[in-house]
Amino acid sequence: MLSKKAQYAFRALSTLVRRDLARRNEQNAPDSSASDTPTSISDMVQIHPMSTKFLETILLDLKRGGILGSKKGKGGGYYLLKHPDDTPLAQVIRILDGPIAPLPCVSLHFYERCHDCNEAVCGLNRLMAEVRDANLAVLEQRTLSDLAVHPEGAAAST
Amino acid sequence: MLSKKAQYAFRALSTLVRRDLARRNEQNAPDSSASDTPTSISDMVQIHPMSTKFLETILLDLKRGGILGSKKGKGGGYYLLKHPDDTPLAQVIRILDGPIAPLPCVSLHFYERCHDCNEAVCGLNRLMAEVRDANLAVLEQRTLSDLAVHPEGAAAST
DNA sequence: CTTTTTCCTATCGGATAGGTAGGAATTAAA
DNA sequence: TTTAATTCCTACCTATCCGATAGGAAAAAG
Repeated sequence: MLSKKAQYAFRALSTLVRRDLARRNEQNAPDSSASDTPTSISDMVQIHPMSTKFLETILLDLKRGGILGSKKGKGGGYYLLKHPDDTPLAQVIRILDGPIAPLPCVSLHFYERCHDCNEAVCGLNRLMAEVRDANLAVLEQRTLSDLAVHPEGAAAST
Repeated sequence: MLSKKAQYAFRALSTLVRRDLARRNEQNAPDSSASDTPTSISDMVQIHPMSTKFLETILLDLKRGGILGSKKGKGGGYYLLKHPDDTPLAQVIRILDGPIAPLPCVSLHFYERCHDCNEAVCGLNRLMAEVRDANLAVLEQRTLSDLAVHPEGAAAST
């Protein structure tokens, strides 16, 4: 299960993505890099109500993780460093929740040898690697852009 | 990530499965129902070293969950209630770890409405349902029998 | 030089994970 | 009929983590 941190992260990111895509559209600059118009925490909290202080730590994590940039002081805030198409959901989850794999011994980014188990002949190992791959097939393919897509032209939420 | 409980459960189950399949083979009764030769906790712990008391609670859970039967007293122990082919891994995980879905609001067996989110238009919802389906494609398809399959005829472990 | 923001460190309460203790109930066999 | 082996039950314990909060330092704009 995703932690609250990851859930809140996705909510805040969806705001940034919508603004980012709208800006690219207005400026007729679909391929431009980072936005110069940061969004403040208080703005984000107004759109998706949550604890301001808690979101603060989450955005810091996303910044350290290389997804967001920031600008301090009046008029400051956070912005996406890359085009929303270029950040897979897996990256967000790894930053906030750690491994995606169901066992440390099949994790690509957080591998740890498993105790009391010969990986070469371990049945569970092989099965959980299948689960990991099934997850990654979605989470590496889907990106932040998909967060902002709403089916059948419905009104935006979350 | 799987809890220790689920990991230990799979180790213990792999012992039961191997014995069950061997028995069916010897008795030439591939389709017979539950085994009449239970395996004790102490036997299981000897094969896969772990805390006896902890395994006890795990096996109780698996029994209450409808996967194992038990026989008390001398010569007692636990046995599979069904053919190993007929218990998907998903069932084991749900008993010990709860939901497989990454969000309560996309869980099939542990659904909970999500707070502050209109599910009909929530982008995250839809994406996490995809992740859930990818997981279930493996975990409902693969069964306890797969735990006992070792690649390329290698010696058994875990 | 005041206001608005990000940034940093530290803390906190409650829940959960992982594991232990002690004994009651049941059964088989000596 | 006693003894040994087993499951079953309830309660407890401890450390870690989750979710959240507190209080300010640093930076930038006007």
